[in-house]
Amino acid sequence: MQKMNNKNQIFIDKLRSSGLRPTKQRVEISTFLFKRKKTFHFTVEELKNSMNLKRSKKISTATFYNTVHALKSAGYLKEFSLENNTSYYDTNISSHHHFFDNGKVIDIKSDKITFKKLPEAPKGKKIKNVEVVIRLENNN
Amino acid sequence: MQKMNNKNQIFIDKLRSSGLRPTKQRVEISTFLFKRKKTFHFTVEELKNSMNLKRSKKISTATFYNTVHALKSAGYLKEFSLENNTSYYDTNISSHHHFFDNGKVIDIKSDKITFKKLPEAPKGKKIKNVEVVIRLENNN
DNA sequence: ACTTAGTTTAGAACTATTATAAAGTAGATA
DNA sequence: TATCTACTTTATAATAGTTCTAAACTAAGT
Ligand SMILES: [Mn+2]
Ligand SMILES: [Mn+2]
Ligand SMILES: [Zn+2]
Ligand SMILES: [Zn+2]
Repeated sequence: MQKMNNKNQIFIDKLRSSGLRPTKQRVEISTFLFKRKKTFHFTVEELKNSMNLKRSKKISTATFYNTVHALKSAGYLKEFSLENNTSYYDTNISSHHHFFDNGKVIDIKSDKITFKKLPEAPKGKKIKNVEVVIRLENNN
Repeated sequence: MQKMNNKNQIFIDKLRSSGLRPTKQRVEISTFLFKRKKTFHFTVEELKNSMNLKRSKKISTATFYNTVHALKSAGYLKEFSLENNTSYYDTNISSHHHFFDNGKVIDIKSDKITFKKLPEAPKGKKIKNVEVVIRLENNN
């Protein structure tokens, strides 16, 4: 394979540090996910459809799942669930909260929510993170 | 079908007000779910397995799903998701929060968490509820 | 008791995801 | 650069949770 010009090096590095060889398909996925101004939320199916739309030779479903799982395990993606039995992924890996508005997911920056009171972790356990979901509905 | 003695009337009432006739199967499900000292969390598969274990004539999968969905739509159950693409249901329908501890779900009473600061809803929207998930991990 | 709209059920269908295994490739080595 | 091999991609099958279908059954009104 052709050596990539080094402007995509940071996307390649995410793959390598996720334990993945930077193949053509994976570099495209990593670049698609992380070369953007704003973070976003996606399902694997959405990712596959939007990337494959513009390609003649499609990337396979298994490659999308494998790559997303490895990036998630390495901490470059966060996973969450709505109430529809589908995994969603978030390219914003900082600790933050969400509005859920009929299937639409909107970030809430961490400093927009603060706590007056929080419970202790049960003994033998400690708190990994605290995440808030604010469900929305339409006015009237 | 034999008329139920009226000590199960409140479980029958939940069915009726969910738009369901109180059939033998549904009354057993409703009674199993709501005749207890403590609320609990379950998946439909778990509910089916634990109820059918002690029965000679099994209740069908479709009846479990139908009944749970109707009870949920009527507000007698709340639904939530972990990160495993399965729907969980909660017989505690009051507003409350959860610890998630490796697939185990523990209630946190509403008054154990209070907020110093919360964001406004986006315009045209209002807040339906605010729910906190505290993810746990083992000490050390 | 009769009637019928609603219900139960087995099984098929569907959707998201994971597993399989054959063919292809990255990257190390000669 | 040619060779080698462990890793990767892919088509496809398998699985799991859930929903749909339609025939047999039943609650409950008359
Ligand atoms: Mn997954
Ligand atoms: Mn459901
Ligand atoms: Zn987010
Ligand atoms: Zn709960």
